[in-house]
Amino acid sequence: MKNVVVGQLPAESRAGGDRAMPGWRRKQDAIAAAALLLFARDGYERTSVDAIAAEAGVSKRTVYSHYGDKENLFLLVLAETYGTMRDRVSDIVSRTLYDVDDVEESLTACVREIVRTITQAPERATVVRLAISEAPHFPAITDIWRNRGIVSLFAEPLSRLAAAGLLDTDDPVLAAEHLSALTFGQVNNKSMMGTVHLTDAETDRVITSGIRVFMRAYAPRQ
Amino acid sequence: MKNVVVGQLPAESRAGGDRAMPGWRRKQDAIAAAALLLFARDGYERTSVDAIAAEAGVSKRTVYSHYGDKENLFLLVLAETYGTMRDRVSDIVSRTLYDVDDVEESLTACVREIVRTITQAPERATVVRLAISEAPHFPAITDIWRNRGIVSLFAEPLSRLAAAGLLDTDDPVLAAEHLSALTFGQVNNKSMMGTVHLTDAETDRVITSGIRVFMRAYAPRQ
DNA sequence: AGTACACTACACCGTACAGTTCATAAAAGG
DNA sequence: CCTTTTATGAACTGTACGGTGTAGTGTACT
Repeated sequence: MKNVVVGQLPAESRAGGDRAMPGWRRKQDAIAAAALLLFARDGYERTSVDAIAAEAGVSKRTVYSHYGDKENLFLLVLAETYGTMRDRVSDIVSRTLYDVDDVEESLTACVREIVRTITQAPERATVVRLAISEAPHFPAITDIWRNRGIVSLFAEPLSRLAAAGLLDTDDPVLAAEHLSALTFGQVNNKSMMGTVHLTDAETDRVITSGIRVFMRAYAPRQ
Repeated sequence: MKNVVVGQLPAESRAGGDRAMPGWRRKQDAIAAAALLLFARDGYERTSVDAIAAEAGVSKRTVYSHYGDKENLFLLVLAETYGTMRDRVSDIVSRTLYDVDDVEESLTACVREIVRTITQAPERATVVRLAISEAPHFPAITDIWRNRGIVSLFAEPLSRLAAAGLLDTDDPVLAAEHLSALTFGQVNNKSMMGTVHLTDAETDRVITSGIRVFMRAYAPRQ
């Protein structure tokens, strides 16, 4: 057990021929995609490197020369996927909460879009479950989680709303946690982290009721 | 993969000599305890039956003659542990929310005691994470979860509080979910399902702030 | 004493899997 | 066109594990 994530692929090993989309890069991506798919579906232990290689249409040796070993591949894929998820959420948040008229409406739209985006990429969604499952065995996962939490993305917009007098809070981080608990937390809880399917109606009901509670607690008292 | 949980141990196979604590029962319990410990610590795949047998001070053959196979043992241990957790929570809820004077105070005490009880038995706590991790591979887990959810234990007391005019809700189940999300959900989220340790102070802060939000949303409007 | 039964110790089977070896194909560079 | 470097695939190695079979031991009941 090393828990060291290699910076990138094995140095600048390609000799030449990288125009548009170099071959080695395509293979690398195929391996990462296959790994994500299988890890998300079967978990770490149940996924064999042979299976990943087969799914990627690549020989096992290629997997090893690109990623070193299974653990490293796993951590890289996890970090990469988590990063893109976080980026997407960040986009949505800054887009839907940039200038706000009706707070409740905007928050609902924001959360809805995030949930929709995540559930539309099932492998991505299950990465969260995967991270939780394997965190005790890969301390590196805990670090990713703690330093780059998704919840914190809400703190800044909420703080702006509070400054504008549209919300009543002096602790935007805490408010962000509560908002998240009442929406994403509920969705995750009901779906067992994406294990059981939720209908759109159920999801909507959870979100709207959660935000209603949030607003009742955080709307400015007049 | 069978996903069939055998009712109990292999029939009434003991011939006699069961006063106080029959020998076969002790072994059975020792195996279950060892299995709980190791499954909780290492997960399903990483735990070998040999290791369980060694930890229980029992031969591997005994494990198999008592529990059939690894999967069955796992599901039995999981169900049993979840059941006792649920029972304890049920006790606490009915004790602390039986006759209530100050709602916020009583809820805080209730949630605090539940969290303390759970975190004091670490193997028990991690069973929740374990269940989530393995649910996709063992559909039986999902059934346990859905039919005997812990959150629902709060619905009845909250409904009584509403009837007494101490809470403002016409959907006690939903209120229970929100209460749970704002307290247990937050604790689980912050601790990554028990992976990282939370200090008592942090836990208390999460609980009290969560309940404050709950009360702001559900206190009767005067 | 004899019977019944749970338990142990241990060898065994088949399989699965992480990681490596080695020979080959492809390409870079001259 | 030939050399050198690098990527690739098939076959291999060592090991770990789930599960079974068996022969024998301890113990309690009859």
